Amino acid sequence: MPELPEVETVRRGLTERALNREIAHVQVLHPRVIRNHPGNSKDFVSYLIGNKFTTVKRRGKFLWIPFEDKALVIHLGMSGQCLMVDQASPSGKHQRARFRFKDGADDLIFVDQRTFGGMQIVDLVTDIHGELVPLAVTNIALDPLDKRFDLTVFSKALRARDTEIKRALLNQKLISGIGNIYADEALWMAKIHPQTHTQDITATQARKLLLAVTDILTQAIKVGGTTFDGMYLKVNGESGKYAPSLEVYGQKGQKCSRCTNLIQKVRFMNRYSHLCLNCQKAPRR
DNA sequence: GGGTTAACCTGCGGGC
DNA sequence: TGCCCGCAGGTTAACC
Repeated sequence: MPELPEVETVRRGLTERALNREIAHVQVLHPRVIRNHPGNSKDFVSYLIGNKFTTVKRRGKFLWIPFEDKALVIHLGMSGQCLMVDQASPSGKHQRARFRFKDGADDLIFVDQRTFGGMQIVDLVTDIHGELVPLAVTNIALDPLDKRFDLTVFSKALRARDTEIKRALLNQKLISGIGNIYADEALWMAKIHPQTHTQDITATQARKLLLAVTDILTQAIKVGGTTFDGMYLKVNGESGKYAPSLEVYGQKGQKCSRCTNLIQKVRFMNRYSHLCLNCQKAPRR
């Protein structure tokens, strides 16, 4: 599923393949893809035509392409893909939008099987960090790979919460970019049980956890992210190669590489957590 | 205001 | 064979 490393890989792919190309034509092939766009389909298309992608930015799992006063915001949801394809390629079943460029080279398509992803054109505003960002991005926290991310601030905010650590890690208003896969991996690496109360997390543990998060996200970006069930592909259609490095996610019944205990899969927040109950001791309360 | 839950959505696999 | 159900999970509205 697209989390920070996958979105960053897409950002790099778009930067490589779609920059400085004038948009000639846009097709919205499914209304849900622009459900968060403040206007209608006609308005969405007409704003884009004639514009160019001059840069592609990212915060957490959000991508955006800034124009003069507004930005095209892209969120991949659970199964969204941005792919560069030949102009002659047919419109597949899950294709939701298609961008054609004036240079007549390849098209950019947005494919999304589960339709949780989407695009919108929104105003650019100055956020609390003094950066010009789309309105849709102002309510999420900095991601851990952002140079401005502050461990002390994060640690304090974490301990001020009254919740469990995995819930906090998945809360994009506290730290952005982390989803179920990398939350499980980071908690395993830091030897923290996902249900540990945030107020019981020591400053040392918070530091260890953030180091784990940063390390895992960085390693995953190096190999193009995680393709787990075909729901995510790079812009050129290739798979990400981080899946063989996963220690707990999707490893139920396998031996923990640290202690050889069997990896468990337990119900958590209407989804599942993957962990080693020997390395990650259950909290007392 | 903060925390939690359910709904949105589609394809696939398993059980009957 | 065909139907039904559970599962995957990011975001957000609704609820407590």
